[in-house]
Amino acid sequence: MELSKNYVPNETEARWYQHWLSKGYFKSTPDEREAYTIVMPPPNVTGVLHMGHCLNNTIQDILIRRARMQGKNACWVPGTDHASIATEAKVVAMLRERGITKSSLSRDEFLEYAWEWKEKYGGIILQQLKKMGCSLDWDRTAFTMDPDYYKSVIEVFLDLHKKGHIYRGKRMINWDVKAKTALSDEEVIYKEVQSKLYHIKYAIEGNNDFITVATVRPETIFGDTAVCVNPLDERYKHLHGKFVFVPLINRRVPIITDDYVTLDFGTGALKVTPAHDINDYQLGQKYNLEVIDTLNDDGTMSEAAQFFIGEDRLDVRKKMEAVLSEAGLLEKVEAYTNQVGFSERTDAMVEPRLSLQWWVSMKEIATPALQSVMEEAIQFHPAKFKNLYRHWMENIKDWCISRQLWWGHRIPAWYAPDGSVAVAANANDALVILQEKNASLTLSDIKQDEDCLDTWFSSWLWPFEVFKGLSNPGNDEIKYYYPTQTLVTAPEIIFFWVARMIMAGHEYMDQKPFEHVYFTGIVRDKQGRKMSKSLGNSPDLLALIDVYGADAVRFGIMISSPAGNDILFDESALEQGRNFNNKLWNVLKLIQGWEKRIDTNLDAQNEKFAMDWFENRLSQVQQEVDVLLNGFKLSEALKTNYSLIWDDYCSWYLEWIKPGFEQPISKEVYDKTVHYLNEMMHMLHPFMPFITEEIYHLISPKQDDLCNKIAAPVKEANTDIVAGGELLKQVISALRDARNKNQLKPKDTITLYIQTANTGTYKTIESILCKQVNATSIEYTNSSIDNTIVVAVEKDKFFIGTSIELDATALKATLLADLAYQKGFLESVTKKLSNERFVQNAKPEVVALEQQKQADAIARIATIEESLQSL
RNA sequence: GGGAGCAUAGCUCAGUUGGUUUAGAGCAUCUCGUUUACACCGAGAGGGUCCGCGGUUCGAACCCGUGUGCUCCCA
Repeated sequence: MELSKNYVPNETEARWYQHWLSKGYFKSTPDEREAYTIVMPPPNVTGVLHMGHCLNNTIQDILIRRARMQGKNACWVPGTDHASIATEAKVVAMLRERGITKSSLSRDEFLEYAWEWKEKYGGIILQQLKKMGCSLDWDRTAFTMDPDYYKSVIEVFLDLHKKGHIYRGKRMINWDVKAKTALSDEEVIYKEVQSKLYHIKYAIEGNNDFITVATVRPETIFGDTAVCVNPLDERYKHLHGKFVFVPLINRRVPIITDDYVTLDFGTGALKVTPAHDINDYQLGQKYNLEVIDTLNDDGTMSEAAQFFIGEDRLDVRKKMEAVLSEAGLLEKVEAYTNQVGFSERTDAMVEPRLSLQWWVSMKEIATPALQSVMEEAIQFHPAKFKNLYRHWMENIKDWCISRQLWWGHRIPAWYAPDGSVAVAANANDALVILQEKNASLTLSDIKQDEDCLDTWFSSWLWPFEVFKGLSNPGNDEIKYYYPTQTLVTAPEIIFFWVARMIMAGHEYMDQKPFEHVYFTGIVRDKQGRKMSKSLGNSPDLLALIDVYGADAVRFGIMISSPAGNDILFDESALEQGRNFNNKLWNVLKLIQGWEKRIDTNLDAQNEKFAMDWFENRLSQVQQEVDVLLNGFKLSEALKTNYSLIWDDYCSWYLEWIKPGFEQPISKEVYDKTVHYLNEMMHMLHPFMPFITEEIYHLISPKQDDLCNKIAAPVKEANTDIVAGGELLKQVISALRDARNKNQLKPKDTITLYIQTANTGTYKTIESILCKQVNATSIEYTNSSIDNTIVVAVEKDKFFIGTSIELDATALKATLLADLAYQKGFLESVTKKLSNERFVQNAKPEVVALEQQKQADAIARIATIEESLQSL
């Protein structure tokens, strides 16, 4: 078959993925083999594949494919997260386009639209993963709102409530005025903002004086219920115990003292608005101040504000400047830079707000989760994230789990008209509880909580509930697959998700959820900016796959992404991947071209050295790669593979065994060469599954597939043989360099004379050496040869005889530079060795090594000097 | 303000318990080359005060202290 000039990935990739699927290679059922399980971090149903997913899933696929090739029962579970806030926002937007407002719909009507949306768009991202070659067990595709999963989430709520870990409390929360929901602290992003600091005068009761208060949020003064100063502040001592009037509304409020107030910020006097600031709220609690909520849930001013009712608080902020100024109550306005919270989802400026929310108290359930990581029952890669984890877990705060949304798991709590609440699995059970207090209640009297649970309150069950570990306790699958082996995720969700999964695992399975956590970096653009839709710096992944092929994209993203380090995405890495594909393709073409020239009678004497060397080098690299992969050093393992194939195999081995133009090749050499290629495709397969499978099949007829082929045990490498090959490389490079420097053209032939104590070594590699440095003959000599180019490698000397006229200056310069280096080196070694304390204190083998270095350097210097003289 | 981390070649990073040459790789750069697998290529080369300053040690890129700069997380 005639192969195309360059590798064309698209058709090949689609074909192989279908083939693997049809063979059922990705399916897993419990059996007697060791399980290797990964649960995919479920992407949002709203998601489309981006670089972060690409990195994350490539890593998982590498791990799972490797496990499969090690003969383990590999199970990689796909799925999606209902992502309550993000999805609800999308559905609301979709409805708006159709001219429907959410408020015009009933809860059930809205959810119907939401499910419709989910069915239509929810699976897109999973389809895209197929393009990347991800070997997921598609039959297991899970969703955080599947019926059983839903049930389990509710059950966990009931259970935690029963154990006293869930409570309902009025707390200051972050309020998203656009989404009209509470946000957890983690969903708030603090940004530096240019604000104004308004100095506002409050009239003091009983005289005509004022006290000036500084604030960046003048619209909140309608909620003021005190002014606070530091008790030590001399400026205000005369005002202790007095009252002031809040501007415009003239509410009479006390001046209180607390050392929370800093003396040197603003005017030293703080307006206290318990309803709209977390610190003020705490002051309010301490001094029993009235709480006046002046905001509606959409961020407009409420009736309690008395002024500007129904207007947005940010518009009011602007208007306040004029109104206060007109009233003569604005002393001055300063420019001021401060940190302000914004909603991660809607980018709305977050308002601190008092609200009744459901909470999980974390201290108790966090304890075993902290322990399992600290004692390395769960290993973090890289381990540096342990510290971060510990710090967070030791200072853990309660978790606000209610969200004012409809799309999600509805909170299983029912309220009686008098406000009393019952937590129960359903309305009937709730009624029974509520009737204890009021026997006359009926089902129509009680109402279920309108709110949903935080998305993470369902995804923390993911590692076991995808196997129905909670909805069907003790089933065969959960026993077989749990705990899972490796979780691959981004460090930014270590608290949102990783920590909570560990807690849930211990709480409900009595076991850690996974053994290893591999933290990927964040994918950034070339300038180091995080990829985001608003910056428009996130490339279209599917387009990249179209251009470069999935293998090249996988290569590109993996080659420079050590665990836990951010990766700066640069398309040139994909080019490197594509070039690598093409290199592999051309190896195939080269070897295939030899097939019809196989000669079964030809011996392999000249190629024996090359074959021995490569065989051992291959074993050595196989071992190295194993070690690297076991340590989760995926990027380095890929580099090692790359260099084995490109440098050792292509640049050296193939050149050494390559038959001359239209010359035959011995069967033994051909077979070995094919065998090595098969082995290397096997090793590379987890990283670049498509092209390796393709080449594996094209290089020789096969019954099996690489995808589920179990790797043979790695042989021990003979390091002496490997070192022999390295010496040969070194000699060839040195001779080529000398040729280059003396302007010998590649076509110019040379005669080579070797002065060495080990003639035997060189005899075995004569034919390779001739081929590689274009020498017509090799002779051995005991002394220098005149009119030649002299090259020294280790203790051996090489003389290049040529008919071309030589210019010795370049060569001389090289030798002099080498001489200077060696002399400097010798000096440093000698200095070390002449230090008595070194000889006394250092380990004997270290001293011996230094002595060896010294001897080598002296010998080498002698060789160079001799060479210089003969010039 | 509290915490975690990072700083090594132009760029991205390796560098294991301190001693395998006076620090390595890939990409980029430069020189030479179109020899029948591959120019998406080959052969070769140059390039570093291991952030600064102290200390420990016979010996420090590595350990300790300190300064500077950057990143992330939390308030």
